[in-house]
Amino acid sequence: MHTMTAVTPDTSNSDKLNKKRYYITTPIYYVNGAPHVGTATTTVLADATMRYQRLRGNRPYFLTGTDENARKVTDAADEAGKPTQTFVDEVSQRFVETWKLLNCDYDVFFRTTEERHKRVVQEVFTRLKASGDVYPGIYEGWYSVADETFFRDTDVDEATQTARETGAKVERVREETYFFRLSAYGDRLKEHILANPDFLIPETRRNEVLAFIENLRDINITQNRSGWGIEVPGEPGKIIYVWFDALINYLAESGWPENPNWDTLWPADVHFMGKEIYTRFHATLWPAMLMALNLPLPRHVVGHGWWLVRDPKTESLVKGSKSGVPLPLPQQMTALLEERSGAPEAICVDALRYYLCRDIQLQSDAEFSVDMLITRYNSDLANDLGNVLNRQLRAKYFDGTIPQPSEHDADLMAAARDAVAGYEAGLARFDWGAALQSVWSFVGALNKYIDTKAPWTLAKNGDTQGVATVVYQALEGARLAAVLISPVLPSAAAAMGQQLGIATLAAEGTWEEATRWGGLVPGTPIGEATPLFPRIDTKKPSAASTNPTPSSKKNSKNMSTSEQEPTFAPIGEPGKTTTPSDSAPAPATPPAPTTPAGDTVTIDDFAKIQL
RNA sequence: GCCGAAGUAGCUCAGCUGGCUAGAGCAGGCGUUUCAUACGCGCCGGGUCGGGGGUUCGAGUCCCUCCUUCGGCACCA
Repeated sequence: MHTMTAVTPDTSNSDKLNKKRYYITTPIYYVNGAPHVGTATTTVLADATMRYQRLRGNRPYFLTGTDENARKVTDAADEAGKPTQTFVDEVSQRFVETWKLLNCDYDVFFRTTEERHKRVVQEVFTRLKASGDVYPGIYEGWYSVADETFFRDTDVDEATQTARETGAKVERVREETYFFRLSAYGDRLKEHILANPDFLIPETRRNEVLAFIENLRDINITQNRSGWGIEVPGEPGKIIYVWFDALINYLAESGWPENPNWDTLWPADVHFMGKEIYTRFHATLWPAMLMALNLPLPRHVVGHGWWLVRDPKTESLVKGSKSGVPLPLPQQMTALLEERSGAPEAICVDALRYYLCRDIQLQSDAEFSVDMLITRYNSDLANDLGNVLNRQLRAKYFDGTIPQPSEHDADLMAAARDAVAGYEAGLARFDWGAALQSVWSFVGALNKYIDTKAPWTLAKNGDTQGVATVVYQALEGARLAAVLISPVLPSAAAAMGQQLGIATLAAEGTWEEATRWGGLVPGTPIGEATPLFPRIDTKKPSAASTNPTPSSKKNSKNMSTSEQEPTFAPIGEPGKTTTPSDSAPAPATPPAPTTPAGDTVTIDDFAKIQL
């Protein structure tokens, strides 16, 4: 479905091609702290894309993991007073827990401290050394431990011995190291980029890379030390530079080179990442390394922008950081939604996933705020999506069984076709914002359809056939919406399916069938109809409008919701790693129970949903 | 400094290769419905499309110039 102008298309072996997995990756994340909503965005985008490919029958394979060989990891471990391996295990576990909470269904959690990874990295090094792409030389210059980076003279302020860009302390080093012949690949890379317009996404990043590769220089890829990290084969005093090591994980997962079937996984179909590691690493160094190895390049490299947050002091938008205004943790956001809405955790997780996918921008940065999260929750999820289903299922003229329509509504079907087309077009560019917009314009059409047809009036007039037709169309529309949102809101979609009396919303590989009008089977009894997304009352005073961080609320909040989630592992103590003290005064809000008494039944019901 | 992108309604943004009275969502106002989660639907925007020049029968849409903002320039989702 995408332009398949791969450099070395292996179309000869169709048998093998059929077995090729649709390979999706996130970066392997630095183990420098618990993942925040920015990191979560990358993983959720990848997870949603994986689920979409699964729906389409493309056998996805989803990799995420952690990058653990950096030298500063040992420093952080020392500071924490722990053995490095223990420290790394613990931090890595934070990622595992967060992805579990966020319902990210990866196939492998890759850790660069695994033996199999080290072997492949050394194999790559050995091969490139033999081919001359890796060669020994003398490096003299500045190195920053904090940044894991070598700097040029012009990048360093010699007076203070700090890197201009980062302000980090640098030290003068002169050593015999190995270089990678990056400079040799600029032209070929440029050719490939120009020949494959959708290789680098979005456009702005593509332009950046084209400018960047005009003047490539060879890079130093080893350090003279020993200990933590991957050794240069046969040279115990040298460690392979962490970025050179890390990127190889994507390939190592395939089992290359020993596994004869490595090409059922490689090349990757799409690498997702934030923009900061896009140009230098994923769009330049990594493709160059692959070219040097004579291996095919990934089909798509997709970068997204950053979340910016409002600095309460200056009122300006700043990028989240540990020192300044922190980006919230996903756990804080879902806890906040749980408390404000009374919805079960899985539904709040979906709501967060929705916000992240809906509002992140690929080509630029975007603002992250609790207000916008709540607006998305109320307007899009509660008022539009949740209500359009609920208003039919609970209608007095509806008897609880999918009715038999006498005809299908051509206009509504056309709107459905448009929605699917817009959705597919958006996702061909990995643009979830556009895809979701397309779904919501269809939800709008559904609401309008119901109002126009006014089945309640038909019911009063005794037109049972008319009622049956309208209700069927409305519910069928809700079914289609559920299918389309399922990659982003898997739990909510499953709940919608359950309410519609459907066992499985869409079997794998039946995309055409799942999106065809008329999927609901007349005569099927529906499940229990309860509001999916209980509305958040924004009139009630909130703890802090801009700064969320309800870490301390976790204790005081209604115990019922936190105890009914056997599906997820405990999320630890999210409040611990950040400093939510910035502006948030005590959450002087009325205690949790935001919903009328009757709703507890609802909540319990949702907790039973199998995810 | 160099390179790139962007400046369109209160907010977030669509507007592709120039062409009907400049659009959407959110927020706000008014009206209305009652099937529904005080939800839905309808109506309401005197916006100099950053400023100034130019090309054209016609320009957010192309060219020049100026201003502002943001990003990349080998650390960070």
